Amino acid sequence: MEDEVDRLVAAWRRERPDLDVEPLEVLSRVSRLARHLDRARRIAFAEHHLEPWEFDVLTSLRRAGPPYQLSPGQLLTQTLVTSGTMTNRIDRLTKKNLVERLPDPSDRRGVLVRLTAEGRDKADQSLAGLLDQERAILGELSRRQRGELAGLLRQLTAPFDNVPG
Amino acid sequence: MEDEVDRLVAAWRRERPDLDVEPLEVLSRVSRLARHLDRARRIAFAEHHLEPWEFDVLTSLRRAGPPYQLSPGQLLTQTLVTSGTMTNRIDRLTKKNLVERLPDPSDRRGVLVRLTAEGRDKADQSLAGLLDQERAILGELSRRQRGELAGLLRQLTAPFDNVPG
DNA sequence: TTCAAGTGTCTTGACATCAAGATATTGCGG
DNA sequence: CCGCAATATCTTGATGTCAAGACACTTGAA
Repeated sequence: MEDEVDRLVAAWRRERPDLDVEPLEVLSRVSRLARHLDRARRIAFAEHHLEPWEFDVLTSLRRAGPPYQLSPGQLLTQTLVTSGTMTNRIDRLTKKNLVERLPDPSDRRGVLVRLTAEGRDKADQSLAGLLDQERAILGELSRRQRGELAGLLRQLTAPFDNVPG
Repeated sequence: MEDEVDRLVAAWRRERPDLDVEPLEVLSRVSRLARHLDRARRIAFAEHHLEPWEFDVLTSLRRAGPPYQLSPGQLLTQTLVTSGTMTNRIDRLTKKNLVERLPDPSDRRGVLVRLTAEGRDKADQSLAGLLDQERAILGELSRRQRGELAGLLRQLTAPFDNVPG
């Protein structure tokens, strides 16, 4: 089955036959698939009155385990947003009583963000829904193919995840 | 080499051993890699004083071939944004003299967006830069692995690209 | 002990995006 | 040929994001 990237690559080969556009076969697909996934997640979460960004923060805290707290800095590396964005997210989640801010006892510059009971419930409910949706999308692939895909993607993400920046 | 998704999956298996989180091995990596790519593209394009969204629109028109024009609707399916966003993008690119709007001769509701000479130059220059960057990122993989990865991703994107929505 | 560099978080201001609906035009069924 | 649903684009208003820098605290070297 052909996809939009096949058409895009064919167009470039016609218009710019001097360039090697093979990298687009992988990386344009990654970017486009991520946009499709965002849309699908937005629709799925709407049933729980949850935005994708709320899900990202709540589940980061949830999987940290009891007492369900992380510093804003730890949340940054998990969610890949900037510090200003995270401050804003924590403010809004605090207003909705899904998280609370506590002073960090070991560093007076710092803060800890802790999940409330209500926030924990939301995280648990929405995670199950997300996994169902993702399983449906991955139905296209065999178990073996999913494993191969995960391994190839890991090789690309690891360099980003294992440097300071 | 371990990545952030390995840690994320391990955390879920500890906290929610009742759930099958295997789908995250693929789809969380896709989402996170796309965010890393966005950041890297933003930095690379800054040298050309170009934003990623400008690149997306200009190159869509460039690869359409002479006379380098598409309808806003065609640009929507290529860039995966909403119609309001595209109107705004075209407005801003018009102010910068990179595109121009023309009435569609065959449908009076419609408009055609055409690349200016300056816009075409920008598209050509920045595409070469992007491909260099992407080749560096893909250096992790052999040619054979890149082909496998592209094929697996196509199976996931094709259903999204071949339905009306 | 002191101070300079580093770190962690928040503030600010500009801007890009989305959802929903308004407006204009087309083209099909009757 | 008429009327109405479908189509194509734009407008509006709310909101989320980013980059840059401010501020407070910590750390390490002399």
